[in-house]
Amino acid sequence: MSVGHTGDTGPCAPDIQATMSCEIRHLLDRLADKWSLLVVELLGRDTRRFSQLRRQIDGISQRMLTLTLRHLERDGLVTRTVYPVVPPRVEYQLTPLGAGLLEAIGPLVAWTRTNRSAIAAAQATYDARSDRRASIAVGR
Amino acid sequence: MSVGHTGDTGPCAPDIQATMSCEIRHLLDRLADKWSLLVVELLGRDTRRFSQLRRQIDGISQRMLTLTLRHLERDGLVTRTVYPVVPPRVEYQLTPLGAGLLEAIGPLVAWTRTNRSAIAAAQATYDARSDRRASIAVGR
DNA sequence: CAGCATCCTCCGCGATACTG
DNA sequence: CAGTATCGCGGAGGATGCTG
Repeated sequence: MSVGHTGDTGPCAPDIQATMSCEIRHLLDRLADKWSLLVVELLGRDTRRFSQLRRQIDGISQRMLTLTLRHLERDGLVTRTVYPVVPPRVEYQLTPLGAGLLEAIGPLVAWTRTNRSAIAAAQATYDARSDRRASIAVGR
Repeated sequence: MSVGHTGDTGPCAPDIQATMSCEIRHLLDRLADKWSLLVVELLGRDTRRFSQLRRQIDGISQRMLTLTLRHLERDGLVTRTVYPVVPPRVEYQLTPLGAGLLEAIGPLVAWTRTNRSAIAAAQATYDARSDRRASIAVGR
């Protein structure tokens, strides 16, 4: 019955201090799952069929692809078009709303790209320190 | 021992088609959890102590705040400064890297803000359709 | 082909108790 | 104050099997 998706943070309080946190919560409700962004990005290139998406998103199960698409459709980010042919053909495409989201993500992806090595370096440093402390803790 | 965090997607394949997906995976590794963004946003305003963060982030447990901060520290987004006083005083602050991330998130937050009503409307429409179909399925 | 239903597993995370 | 250690549950999500 329905998809059973209740994960909707309520409306944001008018409290100015809390507003930003609330926006972020809404944001996360939408795209903090494993697959939504991947789907949006692929559909941003062009319209795709169910099985195309399934093949192009490495590791996604059929179940999760369905759920993700339903979620995106419900949020108005994606449209689902069923062609009454046999075998069935269903195409998904980004709405203008979805396209806007994709644009808004651009800077974030760019940031990730340009800073990945810096992050990796930071991790290496941190882990080296941890290992050292662990070794000491063990008495060596 | 250590934090035990293994969730690091490996380096991205040089395959041009797969690159974008890979970037997104890295992105999600970093901030697709419940709390990281909230912490980053608060630290973006200014330096804060552990218990300040705990109080200002509604619903976070002590354990999760610790884990989140360790994660952010490891990624080089946050610095942790311990003042050798009693009672202990530990301050967290955003690094330039973290500040860059916060900036990159700006457009996304803006998008959420301006489109929340559109999304809510889409959800209402979708749910209305679903309910109707559910009613029919029950035979009414 | 494009799903929905069911079962089952794993682990994220909250609750609680203890420490420097 | 700012943590660490341990236990336990709930739900996200993978595997599998059936349908129009």
